Amino acid sequence: MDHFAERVLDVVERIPPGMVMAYGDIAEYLGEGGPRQVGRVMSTWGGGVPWWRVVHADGTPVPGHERECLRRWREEGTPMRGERVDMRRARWDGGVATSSAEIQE
DNA sequence: GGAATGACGATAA
DNA sequence: ATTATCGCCATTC
Repeated sequence: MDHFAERVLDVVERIPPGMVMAYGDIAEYLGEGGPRQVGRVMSTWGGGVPWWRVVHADGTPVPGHERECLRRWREEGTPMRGERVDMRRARWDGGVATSSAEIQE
């Protein structure tokens, strides 16, 4: 565990139900590391956080847990597009832009 | 130090 | 929509 890992896990825990963040989004939000680093953290220590809310930039689910993801998303009412998350609507920005502007839907 | 690797991402074909 | 490539960046060999 390092500082970066703690920050990543902290952000993932804050993703509200029904929303998701891409690996790259988290890296960009933190301002350090990159998608691969976020992925590394999730694969190693992601067991204690809502990992199913972290997906690929195109909305495809976590490798090896597709079934689990689909189940969770359907349970939380995450907007979906076929077998993938509808990033256009489910993408969470970290609780900044949407909290005041609530962009388009 | 250099090469390979990986829960990534964007682009081209 | 799917596959192939290239860029990225910390970790591991």
